[in-house]
Amino acid sequence: MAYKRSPLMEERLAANRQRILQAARQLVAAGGLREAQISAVAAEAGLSTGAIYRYFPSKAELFVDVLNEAVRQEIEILDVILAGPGSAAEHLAQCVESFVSRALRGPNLAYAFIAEPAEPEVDAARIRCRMMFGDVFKRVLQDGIERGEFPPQNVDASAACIVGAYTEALVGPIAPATRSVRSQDRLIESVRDFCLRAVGATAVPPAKPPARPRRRARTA
Amino acid sequence: MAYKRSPLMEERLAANRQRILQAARQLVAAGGLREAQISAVAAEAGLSTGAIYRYFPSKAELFVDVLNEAVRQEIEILDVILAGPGSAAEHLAQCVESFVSRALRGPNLAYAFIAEPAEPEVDAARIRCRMMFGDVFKRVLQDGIERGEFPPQNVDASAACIVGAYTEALVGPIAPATRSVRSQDRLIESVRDFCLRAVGATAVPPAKPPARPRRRARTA
Amino acid sequence: MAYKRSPLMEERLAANRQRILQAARQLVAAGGLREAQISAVAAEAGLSTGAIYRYFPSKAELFVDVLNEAVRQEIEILDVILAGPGSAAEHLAQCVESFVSRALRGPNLAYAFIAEPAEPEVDAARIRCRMMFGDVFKRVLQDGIERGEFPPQNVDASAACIVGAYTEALVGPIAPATRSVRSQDRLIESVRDFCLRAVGATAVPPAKPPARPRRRARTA
Amino acid sequence: MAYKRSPLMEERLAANRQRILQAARQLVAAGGLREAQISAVAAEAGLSTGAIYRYFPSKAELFVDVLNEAVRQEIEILDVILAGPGSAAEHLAQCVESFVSRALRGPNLAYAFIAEPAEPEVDAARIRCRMMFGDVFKRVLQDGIERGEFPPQNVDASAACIVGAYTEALVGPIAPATRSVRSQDRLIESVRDFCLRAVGATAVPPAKPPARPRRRARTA
DNA sequence: CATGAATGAGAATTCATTCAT
DNA sequence: TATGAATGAATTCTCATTCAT
Repeated sequence: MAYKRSPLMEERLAANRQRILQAARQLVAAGGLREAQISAVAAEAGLSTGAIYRYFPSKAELFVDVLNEAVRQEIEILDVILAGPGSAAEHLAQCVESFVSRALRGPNLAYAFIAEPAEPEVDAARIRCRMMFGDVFKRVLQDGIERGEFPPQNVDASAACIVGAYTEALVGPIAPATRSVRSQDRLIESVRDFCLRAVGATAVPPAKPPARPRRRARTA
Repeated sequence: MAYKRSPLMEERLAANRQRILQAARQLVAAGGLREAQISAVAAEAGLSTGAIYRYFPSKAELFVDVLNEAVRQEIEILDVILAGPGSAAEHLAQCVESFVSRALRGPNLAYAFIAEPAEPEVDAARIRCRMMFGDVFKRVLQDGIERGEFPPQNVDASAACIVGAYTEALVGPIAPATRSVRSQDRLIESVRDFCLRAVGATAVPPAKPPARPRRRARTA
Repeated sequence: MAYKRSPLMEERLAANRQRILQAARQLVAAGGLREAQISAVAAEAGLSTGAIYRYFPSKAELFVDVLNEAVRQEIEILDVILAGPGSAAEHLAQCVESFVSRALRGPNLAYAFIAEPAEPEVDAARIRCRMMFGDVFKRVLQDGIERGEFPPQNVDASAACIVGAYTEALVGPIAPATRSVRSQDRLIESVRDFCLRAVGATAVPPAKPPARPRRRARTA
Repeated sequence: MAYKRSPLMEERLAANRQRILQAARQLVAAGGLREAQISAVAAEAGLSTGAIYRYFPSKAELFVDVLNEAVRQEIEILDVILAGPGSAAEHLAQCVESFVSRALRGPNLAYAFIAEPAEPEVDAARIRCRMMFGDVFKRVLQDGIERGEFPPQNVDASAACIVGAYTEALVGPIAPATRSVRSQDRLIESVRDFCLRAVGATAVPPAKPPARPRRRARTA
């Protein structure tokens, strides 16, 4: 009597959900949370407003999910870096570079989610996310201190500082204008070095030489 | 029908304007921009909503002024520090300490104005303000580099990083919980040292001689 | 600095409040709670929707007030009757007659408030109101029993039955069609006598002879 | 392409229809019409929302049918009583007792359908149903008057009063709280006697000798 | 000039009904 | 035929701004 939900439909639903998340993300990136009303998200996703509520119980929860999704991806990448070879300083450098170069590609989104407030629920989620970023750096720092690469220090504070430093410098509103890829690269280097010095890295690792041309398409 | 504006009235108007700015500031500090509706500001200032519009043409402009006012005071203090005696490193340390200890006294205001978005106009003003903060640190850095205290570096980037680092660590949402004055002091020190290391200060200036009568932390 | 609210304005506000209550009452009378949206009430009252919220915090509270107001008036009248001279049976008869003749003048309102459900808050208020009606009759019954006019009985049950009986018969949907004043009078008498017999009144008081022409204007 | 409708299918369709009616009834009983959205009914019936519309053209018509069905059953039972042996007073007493004891088992349904409004169509149906109840009592009254058991009276009015009295007292919101079966029994007796006195029954029939196999109250 | 009541354009959310699969 | 995802009109409530007094 009860039809099994067909794999086709399953796919459509998942696709719709992604479309909604994507639409919300784009709108936030374009104009901040302020511009991302449910009706706008729906229009952007090619659905009706009512449909949104089939996928997300409220506006707040939708944006919490958008945020979590974005951060999850970011954290995953950082985790891969930490799991890879290299000294703590190299890990730190790579993390900063990675995060920042991604942020520069879609600046407003990163900023909006790092700095923009909204419903209390979204705000709470944002705090959790920033903590997650902080935790990644805390691990790098602890690792570096154990290895003797970094001097002893308050790792909580340093981790927060690192997150603050690079978000402010690179995606925050006072980020020095960086029109060319070239100047972006230099900015990234400067920030990376700032962070390395800040944690007391004894030897700053050389900039990865073949850093730039690697941009691979998102959809394999 | 046409009143000549007496000096007495002039004074009253100025006083009202200050009361409004002060009320707006308090409300933001207490609950963020979200809680600072015009009617609430008016009530707090002991005026009517209509009166607000006699002093400020719109909500946005009011909060732009609130922000500018707050930042102006802050910048003044930093300017005094820079004009005073001491090495660049000492200046830097004092600036960070000063800003942060003030921020810790009224956390939400500092955070709201550093990170909270609003109308585009307010946002623009916030960016200008952060730039002003950045400029102060830029001057310290340039000074330090000229004096040979700091190594050459991208002063724009470093200045932004410093602002980002301490705001994130001290007034941002991931600021490690600091219940006691003691732990706040230690946090400030950690951040200050982070910044000093980051700019390559060769000799970290000694911690300000024991300012407070050693109240022991609860957790040994 | 703070203007005193002028008596004129005070009056206007009170008038507006009454207009809103009146508008809500009319709409309910005309089409039930279903038809009484805030926007319709506002239009009927000659105000904007926003204005309603200056007088009532929510739709539910507005209708609770409408209900309470209507019931308060009714109860007041019943209280006057009880305080007046006469036997318990006469009191009972007068109460039923009074309530019913009023209800017949604005039928739907009475019914809507007796029988129509709405937000839980309004529902709760309605229950309280029905209890208030029941309490009036309970007092009559207790009085009559003490005086030996009525036989001992479950006064709670009887009071509820009386309220139910006359509301059903006179303002409920199965109220026998009563087009003429004449047939209305007969209906009232029938119901009154039903109630009197039901409580065991030994002598049914004679129908008040000069009952009809008495309709006095509400505003003295 | 065109299926011949097999008897088996026919049966299934009828079963589904009953399931829907039953589900709707349960939901109304549990939470009033307010809680009985089409989707909830569908879920309760184990069907899809769309399926509902294959059996009922609209929500209103569904609930009209639910109501009619419920009332039809009730009326049938009353008809059986009237066809049985006994005086008019005994018939009246049994009718009240029967209706009420059933209503007490599923209180909200009875109340919802007696007093709760909805779409105009449902409302119209409810009025018709109440009239049907009224008609049953009218017959009892006429019978009693003919037999000389009851005094002459306005049977329309009395019938309406009876329905109103017992619904209000027993399933209405001001029904005195009746936790135990014992107190329920006493309430039923009180209401029954009220009705008998009200129609002028000369001799109140003795309480039906212990009719029910004394299911003991849960709370001793 | 001060007041604060009034405005009204939104914004979020609900749910009966439809229709492609 | 059954499904349940999608629709979108309808409704409540908010708040910056205006303007009669």
